[in-house]
Amino acid sequence: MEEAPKSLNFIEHIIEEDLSNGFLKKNLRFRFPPEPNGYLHIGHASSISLNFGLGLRYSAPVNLRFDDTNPAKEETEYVEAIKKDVKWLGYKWDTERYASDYFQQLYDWAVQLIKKELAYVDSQTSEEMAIQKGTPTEKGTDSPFRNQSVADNLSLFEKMKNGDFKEGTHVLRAKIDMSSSNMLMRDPIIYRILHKAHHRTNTDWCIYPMYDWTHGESDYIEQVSHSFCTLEFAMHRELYDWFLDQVYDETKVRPKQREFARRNFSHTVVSKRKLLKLVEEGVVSGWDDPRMPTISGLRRRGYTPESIKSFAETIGIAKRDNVVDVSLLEFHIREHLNKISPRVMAVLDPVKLVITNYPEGEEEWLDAENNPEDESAGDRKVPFSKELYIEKQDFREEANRKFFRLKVGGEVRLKNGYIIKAESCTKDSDGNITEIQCTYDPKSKSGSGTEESLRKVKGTLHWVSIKHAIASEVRLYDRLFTDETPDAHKDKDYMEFINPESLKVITAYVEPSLKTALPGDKFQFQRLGYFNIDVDSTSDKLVFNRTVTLRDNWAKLQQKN
RNA sequence: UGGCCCAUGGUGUAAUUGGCAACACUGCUGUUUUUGGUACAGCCAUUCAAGGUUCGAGUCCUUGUGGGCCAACCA
Repeated sequence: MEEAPKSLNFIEHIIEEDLSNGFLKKNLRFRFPPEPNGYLHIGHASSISLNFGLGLRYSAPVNLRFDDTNPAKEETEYVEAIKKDVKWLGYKWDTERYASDYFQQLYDWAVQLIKKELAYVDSQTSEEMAIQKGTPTEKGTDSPFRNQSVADNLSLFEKMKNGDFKEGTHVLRAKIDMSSSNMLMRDPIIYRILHKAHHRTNTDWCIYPMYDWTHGESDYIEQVSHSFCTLEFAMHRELYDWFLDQVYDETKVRPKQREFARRNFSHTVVSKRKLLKLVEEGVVSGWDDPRMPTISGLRRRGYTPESIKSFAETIGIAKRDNVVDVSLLEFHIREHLNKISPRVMAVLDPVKLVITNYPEGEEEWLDAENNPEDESAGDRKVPFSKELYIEKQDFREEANRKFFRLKVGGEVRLKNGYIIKAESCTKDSDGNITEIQCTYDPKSKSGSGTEESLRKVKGTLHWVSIKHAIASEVRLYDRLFTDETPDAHKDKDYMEFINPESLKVITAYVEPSLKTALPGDKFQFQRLGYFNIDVDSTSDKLVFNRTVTLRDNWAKLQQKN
């Protein structure tokens, strides 16, 4: 067997090129740098899988670094949630770091910058500074504080640090170039005053470093070789390099920032700000609501780490704008769940079916295969009796021959059971079918090997025995937004596209083998879809989440007509 | 009106770096099937446009066109 050479994405090409230009493989180091201001979402899964995947590919360490420079938004709850999600995905970080670990070093370097006349304290209002900053097409003008003496700058910065000033009264800025075509180079702010307690450093600091000053220097401190971020940071690269130049020591690894396009997904939003709004306004029950595109939401919905990782690998990494269709994610979860989930029978929308020639009071336990895709999954027993539930949709009083299900005068096999024939049905005053009367062929029992049992009938239905079934809560989810790109409309807010039917709660009847199922357990409800037990489930009341439906050619056919 | 980035099927990515446009998803046709599932087979593009370099261009150059990003004491 020849090994097909795996194609590389542009990031991997960059690394391969660095390696062939003499960069030492042992110096490779990556990082995943979330800000703990929200939960990780499916878009982060790409970044996680990129960075940790690179670590695996090159046997290089990957740090988990929290970018915690803004105490106003960041919380320990998010740190814990992020760690849990990364672990759940199956990745191991080399060391757990925090940008806040470097506050002292960052401060010392800032003092150096002032001494080298590369930074100054600006005491104007943010409005004044905004005006001086110019616009993308007009150059900025110098701040009146730009040439303040080193001594004054030093003393003011010291006072900022000591908490002598109110928020917003002073900032430390880098002295670069107010006429640069890159707005970020127009004397960017390095430090601002914030009298807020930080989740790790508490009230030790009254000044906090800005992202640009922090990120590259943190990469440098950790000796990260390649620092990957999303495209909107491309313009920051010039500043990243400028800051690095001020502290760089030739004997060390110089981190390199490169940018890739963030992944967008159809029928949802992936912006922590927008997701937070859904949580705060109660549109969903929390960050882990199964409709949320967060890792924790997907986990609760029934997605597996394997499916998320194979999905991330399939969609890849590139630089162009994109909207990944959710059907691709759904393919990966179906693919995995098809292999691992036990099949069970459950009826979501029941109608009573009576087998008139089946002995009253009799019951038998039939053999049922747990998973046709996995022989080692074994068998189980399911109870059969005279009165059953089947899906309303599986019966029609009359239908054409395209309808492979039950109709009066027609035959169908009950999965793992007998071939039955519908004789009649009864209806209520509104014409709704309330009961179906059938006869069964006692010799047609599945697996019995009789001639009758080998007969081919076109349809096979799932069912549950009414007497044995467990009434359970089932939560049916649909996409959270009705629009393919809810946040891409200039004239409409994404909140206007919320799908009012994204959650439907019903009572369903499941086979008794499910009695002992535990939260997180995954099943295929035959002919319906994949479901998993929700954390709300108790021993008294089972609660299932529908992860995803099975592919359904019949439904497609129906839609066309 | 300045700067930076991007452009390959309906969608997302490839193309041994200049050598027959490939993979997956979706959709559509069939086959198999005690899940209208799964599995299997087949179908769906002259790579944004126009020039140029070259024996040869998705790939290099030029000019357009279209899209994204940049004026938070956010990251």
